[in-house]
Parts: sequence; C-alpha cells; structure tokens
Amino acid sequence: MVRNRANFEHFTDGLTSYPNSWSDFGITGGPNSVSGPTSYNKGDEIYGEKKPAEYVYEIATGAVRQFQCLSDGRRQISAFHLPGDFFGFESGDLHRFTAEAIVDTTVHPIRRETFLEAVETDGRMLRNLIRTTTSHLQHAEDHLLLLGRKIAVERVAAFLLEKDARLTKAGVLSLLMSRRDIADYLGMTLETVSRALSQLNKIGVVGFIGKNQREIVILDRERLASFDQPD
Amino acid sequence: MVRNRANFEHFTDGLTSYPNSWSDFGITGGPNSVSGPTSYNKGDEIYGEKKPAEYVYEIATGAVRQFQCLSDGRRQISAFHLPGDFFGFESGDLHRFTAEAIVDTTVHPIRRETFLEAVETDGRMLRNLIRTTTSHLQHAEDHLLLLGRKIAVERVAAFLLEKDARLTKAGVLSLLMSRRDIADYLGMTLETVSRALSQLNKIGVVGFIGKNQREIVILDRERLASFDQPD
DNA sequence: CGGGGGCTTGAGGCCACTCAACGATAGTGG
DNA sequence: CCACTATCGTTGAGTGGCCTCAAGCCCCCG
Repeated sequence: MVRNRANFEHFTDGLTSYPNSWSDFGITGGPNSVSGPTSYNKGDEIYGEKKPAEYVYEIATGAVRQFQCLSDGRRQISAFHLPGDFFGFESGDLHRFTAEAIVDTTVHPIRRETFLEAVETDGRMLRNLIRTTTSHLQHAEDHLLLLGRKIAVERVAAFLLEKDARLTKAGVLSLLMSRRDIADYLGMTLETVSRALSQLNKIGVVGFIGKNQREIVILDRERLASFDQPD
Repeated sequence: MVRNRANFEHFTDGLTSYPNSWSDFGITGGPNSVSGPTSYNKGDEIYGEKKPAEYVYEIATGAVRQFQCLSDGRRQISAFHLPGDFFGFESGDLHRFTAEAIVDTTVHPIRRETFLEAVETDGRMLRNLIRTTTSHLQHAEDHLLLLGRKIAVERVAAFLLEKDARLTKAGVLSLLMSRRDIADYLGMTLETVSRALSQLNKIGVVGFIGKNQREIVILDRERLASFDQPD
C-alpha cells in the first residue's frame, strides 16, 4: 500500500523510494530479460489462473484487476494494479490468479526465469522483492478486515479513501473500473455498491463529475473517514 | 499454507523443507539473539496492536490467534499460528496485529533488531524470510476469496479442511479454538458457525468426539470438499 | 450446590441479495 | 444523421441468509 511506503526502510539498501522500474529492482536489461512494452486492450487477459507463469510485470500505463473465481463464477478481486506496480510474482510455476486489463494498458514484462536468477544472485533484488511482497501482504491483511467485518457503506468509504491516495487528479477520483469490479473487490453486489455511492452522494460526502459516473470527488473527507472507521 | 510448501523451492538455498527452527532461519543463538523459551497462559496477549515490535516469534507448543479490531470491537482473525510457525514480523516499528495464546503456549522469541541485522547481512536469512512472507500472502489471498464470496457452510467446510492438514491426530481434528474464534476467522457469528457444524454433523459429513465439542472427525472428506468448492 | 463459560437451538428482524424495470451513454450501421 | 443495439448505472420491490436476542443445556470448578 502506498500509505505504508515509509515503513519499508528496513528492507531498503540505499534506495530512497519504492521500486519504480525494473532497473530499481535490479534488472539491467540484458538479453531476454526485459521485453519491450506490451499493450493490452480493455478487457484483455494478461495471464490466466492455473496457466504457466512465464513473466512478471510492471505496469507502465493503464490498470489491471487480479482475481480468483469459484467454479460457479463467483469472483473475488484481490487487488487493482496501477502504473508503477509490480505483479505476477508466483512462488510456484502456475499463476494463482487471472489478471486482466481494466482499460487499455501497457506493461513491461520480464521473463520469470530471468527474474528468479536475479533474485538468486542479487541481494538488492531480493530485498526489493520482499519489500513488494510485504506490501502486498499488508494490503491483503487490511482487506481481510474489510471483507470479514465491515458493512456496505464502510466498505465503499474505505475503497474511495484507498483510491484517493493513488488516483487523485486535481481532487477528482478517476475510478476506471466498473461497479461490478468494485463489487467483486469489496465482496458485494454491484447494486449495493451503487446504492452506497448514491447514499454518500445524497448526504453530500461525495459528488459525481461527468457523464459516466466513474469520476468522483470527495467533498467531505472527514465524514467519509468516519464511515470507514466508525466510533 | 502448508499445502503450498512444495512450491517454495525456488526460494530455497539447499534447505529441503520449510524453516522449522531459528537455526534453519539463519539465527545461530549468539548473545541477545534467541531468548529462552517464553510461556503464556491461555488467553494471554503476546503482543498488542500498535505496540512497539520488539520481538519476532516461533511457536514451540500451543496455538496463537492474530487479529485486528475495529473501534467498536468487531474482530477479524487473520491467522492461527501453530507449532513451527513464525509470526510477528513487521515492516514498521509497530505491530499491526494483536497476538494472543489460544491455549497454554510456549514460543521462542528473538529480538527484532537481531533479526533485522541478520536479514541485512545473510542472504539465506533473507530467502527464508521471503519464503515465509510469501506463504502468509498466499494464505491471506485465499482467505480473501472465502470472506468475500463464500457462504456459511462453504466457509466452515474450508476451515475444517484447512485445519485437517495440520491438526490431525489419528483422524481427529483438535480445534483448540472456541466457536467465537472460528467465527472471527471466517467473518461470521459464533451461532452461524455452530449451526453449520450441526448441519454437517446431521448429514454425516463430520462427527463430534468427546464432551467439549472441539474434537471433530471428518467422516466424508469428499462431500466436505464439495461444500468448499461447489460445482 | 451455585455460578460461569462455552455450545446449541429457536424466534424474529434486518441488511444485503435477487430480480426487474428504466434511463443514459457509446458504438454501429444503414 | 438517426435508429438500433449493447453496456453500464440507478432505483424499486420482494426475498432470504445471516445476525440478533434469548433460552436452555452441559461441563468445569470453587
């Protein structure tokens, strides 16, 4: 999580910030290491659950949803990835998730073998990997509390505050993802997400901008936070 | 997750198994490193949320629950730790969870500073840390799907199968934890947990042994699995 | 024997889900 | 340029699964 970046200094080795390119990560661009940027259209699958893990990725532009499904189609999105994020790491040979482009997206792939060799030989690489993995773990642990114990409005409020930390452009949240994606991230239905947003809009906590309902502005951050963490 | 142990070989460095002692983890027992075993009584707090993180721990005997709470008391248990497990790692200076002994428990603590120094200087240590962190991450990610998308009986079935992989003694599950603990792990109420167990008992999938209702035997593993992963 | 904690079971209520209708928008082809 | 269509989001009505509240049982223990 972005808001925890400052806590990872213990695992750094002179870098002053979160890794933000493969060179920061220890990858230097030798033969067969970093491929050229690869583009995906909105909705395209980047990799599939239980498929061989051939690459790991850094997002250049766009956004990605990462999810698991049950056999009857129920879907749980575990994370949204945005430019600068690294994803697709697997400890086994198969992907445990499916990753799809939410909008038109460009990624920097690197062959998994190359990545693993670098991890084996380069301590800096390893430290950055653990920093990234720990970040993902903390996000997942926070999300457990949300999915297990928060009610609908609290979940949506938490979601808006989380995205606010990364997606803000001049005070406007560009959500990019559909109501269904939000619902599958928050463990609810799209109708309930819509109702919660309407409720927050009606009481003046958030506002809608534009036509497609995916541009949101937070009007009363304090009150929104009170929904996330009730007293 | 235990069932994923075999997948971590990519991060090992000659060890043939999951780390199962601090010496496997790279800690050699110099001055101020490993303290003597420390005991806690049932219900005791080992460390508290937002308290300074002074130690990391390995469980020798007993069991530990790790959880976060909302301000109004709602609780989400993110993991149960059993003998051989490592816990208490934090990337920041403060604990993000509370850890309590479920039963009388003995742990091997090591000073966090010592641990971090070892991580900085010893590549083997770092590799074991990432193996452990990745294991925790995979468990959390699987639990997201459970909390976000599974119904009551599916959650309890998944719980029983998960514990079966670790707690089995001669075919009997010794759950150790209360219905409330199970409920706070599965994101439900203790009554609903009780009803789901009664239902599974009534249809002959599980049986109760002994008087305290915490000893369970799985009578039909296949049917139990069909509740976990519906078709 | 009385008290307390843990577990089960029942009755009733509520929040979120299901099903459905409708409006708005974007893309397509005539 | 305008139907036509498909997709997305909102809103309403009704249902249902889980929660809440409560009672009662069992076991442990002083």
